[in-house]
Amino acid sequence: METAATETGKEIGFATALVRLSHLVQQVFAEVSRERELTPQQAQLLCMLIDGPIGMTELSRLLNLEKSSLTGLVDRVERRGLVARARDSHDRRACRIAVTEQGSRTGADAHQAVITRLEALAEEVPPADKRLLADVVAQMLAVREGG
Amino acid sequence: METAATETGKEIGFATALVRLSHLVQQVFAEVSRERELTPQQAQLLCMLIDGPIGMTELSRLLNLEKSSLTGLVDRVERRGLVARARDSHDRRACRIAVTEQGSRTGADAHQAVITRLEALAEEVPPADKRLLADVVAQMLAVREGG
DNA sequence: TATTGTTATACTCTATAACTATA
DNA sequence: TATAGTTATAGAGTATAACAATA
Repeated sequence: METAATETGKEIGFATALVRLSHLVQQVFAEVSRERELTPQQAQLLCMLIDGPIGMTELSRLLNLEKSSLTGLVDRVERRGLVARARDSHDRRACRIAVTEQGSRTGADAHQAVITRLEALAEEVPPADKRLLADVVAQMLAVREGG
Repeated sequence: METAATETGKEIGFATALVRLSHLVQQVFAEVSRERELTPQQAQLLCMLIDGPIGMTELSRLLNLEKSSLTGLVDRVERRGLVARARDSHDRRACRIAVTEQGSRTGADAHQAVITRLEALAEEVPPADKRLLADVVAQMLAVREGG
């Protein structure tokens, strides 16, 4: 079995490490969201829209959510003035969700805070190890998408 | 900036890799839970109890949940016969949540399925890299707990 | 007084099924 | 017919505040 020993004597397997890491990231994300009076789902939505507007169907795929669930989520974030539905110029059934100016600020700010805190937790990790880890992640994501 | 290049030309930073990895783990966990007709939260609760009974206060700390939220979660899982509240022999205010036999089977099964699928996604990753990643995670968790 | 856990309340999140409008 | 998105409904998850029982 693959294990990792720490100075505290704990040993954890590879998959267990991934699960723990996931919890850690979720906690950081929850903290950052809460400080901005957002739910984690709302913050995730904003972060997802930073690079440009996205339609509901594509968003539901990216967030792994049913479209009907997304409707409500977008409703609540729209009600707070952080995103807006815009008509799609080529398909009158469709709409594109875009961040407002305030939503853009909040989303970028939250995104940066998450990055900063995660980097802080890895302050002592050598850059080469970080690069390797990012490579491993990219590889796993490729497997998921390809397979 | 720390970046990682994949064969598809995508480059992602270290912190971004952690966030993506977290999503991946969450998706795997959601799939495994759903196949067992559990919510991710319910499955997580079961997994948490595999190694023995835990009290509500400690559980709420481990799950990062308010105690009042945990009450409902435990209620629903108890109603399905997967866990049971037992009196604490030394403190009559407290109770300890324990898995039932069925809950134990379901929890262990779900846990194993998550491990198996994550390992499958990392099939091509060299063992040495996996160990390194587990070490890095252990180190980050230590920072979080220590700081 | 402090701690353990629950209740009451109000939202948010989520899925399923049925629907409208457009392609 | 198929697709984009919404509505209706029901249940699950969550936090805050107030509470009961015990330490």
